[in-house]
Amino acid sequence: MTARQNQSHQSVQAELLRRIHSGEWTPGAFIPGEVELAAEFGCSRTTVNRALRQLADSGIVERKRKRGTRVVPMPIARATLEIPIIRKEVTDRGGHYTHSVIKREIRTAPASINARLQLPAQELLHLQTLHLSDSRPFMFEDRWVNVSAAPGVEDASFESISPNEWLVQEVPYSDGDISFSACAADDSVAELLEIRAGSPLFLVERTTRLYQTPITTLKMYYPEGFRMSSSL
Amino acid sequence: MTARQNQSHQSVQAELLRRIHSGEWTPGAFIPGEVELAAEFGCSRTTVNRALRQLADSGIVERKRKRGTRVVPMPIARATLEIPIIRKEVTDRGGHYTHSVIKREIRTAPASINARLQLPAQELLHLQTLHLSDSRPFMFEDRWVNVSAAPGVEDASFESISPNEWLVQEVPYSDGDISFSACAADDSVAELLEIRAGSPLFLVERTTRLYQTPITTLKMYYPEGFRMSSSL
DNA sequence: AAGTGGTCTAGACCACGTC
DNA sequence: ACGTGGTCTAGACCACTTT
Repeated sequence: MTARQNQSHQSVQAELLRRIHSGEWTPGAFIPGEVELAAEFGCSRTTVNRALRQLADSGIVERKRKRGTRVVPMPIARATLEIPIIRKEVTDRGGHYTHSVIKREIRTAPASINARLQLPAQELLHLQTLHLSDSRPFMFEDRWVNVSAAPGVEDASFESISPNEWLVQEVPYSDGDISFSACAADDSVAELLEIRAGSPLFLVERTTRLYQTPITTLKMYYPEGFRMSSSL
Repeated sequence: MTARQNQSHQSVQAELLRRIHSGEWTPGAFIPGEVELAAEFGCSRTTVNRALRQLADSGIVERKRKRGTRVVPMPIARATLEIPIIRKEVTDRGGHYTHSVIKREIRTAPASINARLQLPAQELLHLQTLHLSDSRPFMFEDRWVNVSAAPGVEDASFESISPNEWLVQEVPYSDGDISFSACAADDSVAELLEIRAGSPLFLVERTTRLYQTPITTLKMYYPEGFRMSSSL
């Protein structure tokens, strides 16, 4: 019994992690209950609970009532990607940010877009924007906006502020989905990004909603060389 | 004063979120202190604290002692990617998983690899593995392993179990980094993946460590069509 | 039926950062 | 100096799940 006093949840969590990484507690093994650990560490159960809850949130351990807590056998790596607004992405890399609206029209969207937004066929605002870093193409954005969910979007000029930032400021979103993939540049995108047709592109597709109401869906095309990084 | 009793931290968080999304609390605005909110919701400060702490963890609000809590003005979207082991990635998509070790050698690594691992020049285990779904190429993996940090790796056959799974089971890691980008297939990778040279590839680069000790670094090449998805 | 995690409370003290 | 968030405690009750 190594009873110390006033353990912080962080020090408890660090010790629990140490035991897992050292192999003292192997993947799949059950670890002592909260009461027992609280006694060992000389802290309250609340503190142990918080430490374990955070480990569970990180996917390190699994918890079930009555069964107890065990080290996850085959941990799934999780990476939290931070996706800032484009302007910040550019300035963080030391570039001077500008943008240019290539196309702006209201029209009935193709079926694929309505499917992505889970909307019946209707008029949507179609926006194409080229984002530049030091006057060189950085990313091309192809966006569709549900006008009825973004009041005022028809009157915005998007000259001093990009559609991206306008929406973030004016229309909050509660949830959405995002996917990452690679594709080849078609002729029109290649011309805008000043690369050869067929060049590899990093493609980010994103759809956002506010409590079931679709707001916008877009594809962002980054030329080869762009990297999205994170820690594990 | 809408004093109800026994509010759960989840219901409190939901109400806080509603006020933010409804525009009642606008981006950049400061929200009431914990004590005040606890009184309004008729719950303890601990409960309000937990709700606010989770919102802060999600990047929705910013908190600072003495200044208070405010809605983040320009929220940074965060996507948590779950990166399972390759076998699971294949079986989850309904494929039958197999793998084949293409190359296995111990040699002094090129400088770029030593830099990624932050190691002085030394002998490393170089492994190239092709992962297949229903006998068709799914992903090509090019990996370097720090032998001294992975005891037993020299004797592993990697026939029934891939290097990926062997390391996950035998060598725990505490942290690492990961990046995603797009690149063009060179001749050798194109041949292995049975695609044309120059085709776009989705590239994942990953390095893992155990408390400062580099374990392994690898590049994973996915052919066009592969998507990595997540929710916001 | 019983054991384990999940959560809430009321109170307390502390640490940071602004005033 | 003081107000705000950050955290810990001891105790309590509850909910889920297995025995």
